[in-house]
Amino acid sequence: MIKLLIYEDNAQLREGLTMLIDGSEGFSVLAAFKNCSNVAHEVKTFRPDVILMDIDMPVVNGLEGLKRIRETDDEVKVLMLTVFDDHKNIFQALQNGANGYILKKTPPARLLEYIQEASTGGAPMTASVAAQVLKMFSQMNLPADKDYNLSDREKQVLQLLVNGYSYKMIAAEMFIAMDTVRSHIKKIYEKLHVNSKSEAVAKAFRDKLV
Amino acid sequence: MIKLLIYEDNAQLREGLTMLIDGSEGFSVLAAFKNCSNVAHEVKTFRPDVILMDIDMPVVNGLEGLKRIRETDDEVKVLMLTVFDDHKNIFQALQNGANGYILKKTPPARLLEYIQEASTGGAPMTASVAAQVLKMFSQMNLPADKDYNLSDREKQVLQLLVNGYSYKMIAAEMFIAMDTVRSHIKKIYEKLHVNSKSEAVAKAFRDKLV
DNA sequence: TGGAGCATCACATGAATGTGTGGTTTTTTG
DNA sequence: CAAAAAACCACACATTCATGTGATGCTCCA
Repeated sequence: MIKLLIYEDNAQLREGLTMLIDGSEGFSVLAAFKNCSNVAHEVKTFRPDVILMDIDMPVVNGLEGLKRIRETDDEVKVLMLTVFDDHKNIFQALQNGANGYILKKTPPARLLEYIQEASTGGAPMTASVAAQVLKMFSQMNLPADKDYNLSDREKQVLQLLVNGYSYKMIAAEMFIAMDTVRSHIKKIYEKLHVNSKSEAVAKAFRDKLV
Repeated sequence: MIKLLIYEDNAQLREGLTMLIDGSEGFSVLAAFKNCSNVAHEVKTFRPDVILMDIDMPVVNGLEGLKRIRETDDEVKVLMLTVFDDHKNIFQALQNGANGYILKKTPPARLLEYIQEASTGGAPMTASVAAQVLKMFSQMNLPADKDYNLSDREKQVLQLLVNGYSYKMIAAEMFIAMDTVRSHIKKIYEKLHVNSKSEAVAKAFRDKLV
């Protein structure tokens, strides 16, 4: 028996969901609320397995509600159930530990499957949402593994530079003369097409050389 | 009619998959290969809708194959089909633009659904994989929004510093004297607990201040 | 075997940078 | 309003840094 809490501001939909789910074999809706203003306490009281969470609610919205839940509870499965499927909301929700993200247009039978899936540790997502998630992944922090042909020694020097070492400290660290450090750095500047420490450091970060 | 290519080194499984899929209504397997050594050319020749891609293959594995495909083709849907469901492989695959990631233990009927889903722009994932993806999201490298109480002006200076500007250039850019730039930078160093340009730049990147 | 690349070191110079100390004016805020 | 914070400016000094020139020894490889 999967125990649920529902957060949804629209009274009609809230009733509808409760009816549907509570009337289905193996599901039990413990309670349904119209916003998250008291979510932390409610979760603690009812100890549900899964929470259906709308995003667009007055007073305290679903994303904030999710945060409040996750402050004390990493176990309960939170399923975002919303009309929005824009980047920003999806990202925020997943970032904050949502276990799934499905759209309200989901047909009832499918919804029950999704709840089931969430309760068993899955991550149900509407296809369009899943596609966006993958897209975010492929676009995100692109390694952009550029190759500047830095020699091993040059890489070491750059690494230390990035760590805030002075030439003198680098020399000490690498057991070489400061002048040698200088010539390495000169080489590095040439290869990265920069001409100052800070530019080199910035480039190292941007191109994920470090 | 969904046209497929299959890459799978195990001959038995390759045959099995081909049989299953090609024998199903609405699916057509154009060809099946035992590694990716010629994947770019094959994709260009057969122009499939969906590619089933094993990861663990000799010579050229599936991840490398995926990369090669994506170098020239962003349209074809690539479905990773593998026994591995570890972080590293999943991450790499999604990073490189896979459209789905499903395990070989997936029952045949489900597999056909997944292929269907991929072809229509979805992102089919085995539940365990989806769960890991979400976990990566919530654990991933966040703004980590530290607050160093930088004033607006200080933030501007830091930003320009990160872009490789010299004090002189910053002064010109901000219509202030170089000495003022200096005092701002001094303040910044204090607030970030650093004492050089490169450290400040590094910290700005690390803490996502820029 | 001889050039190409890498790593090492040296000396020199001017510009950039960090640090210290002093100040005025404007904006924010209790 | 008065105090605090922010923004602004100036002068001085030592250090760091970028840049140039030149040199030695090593390894790789064609």
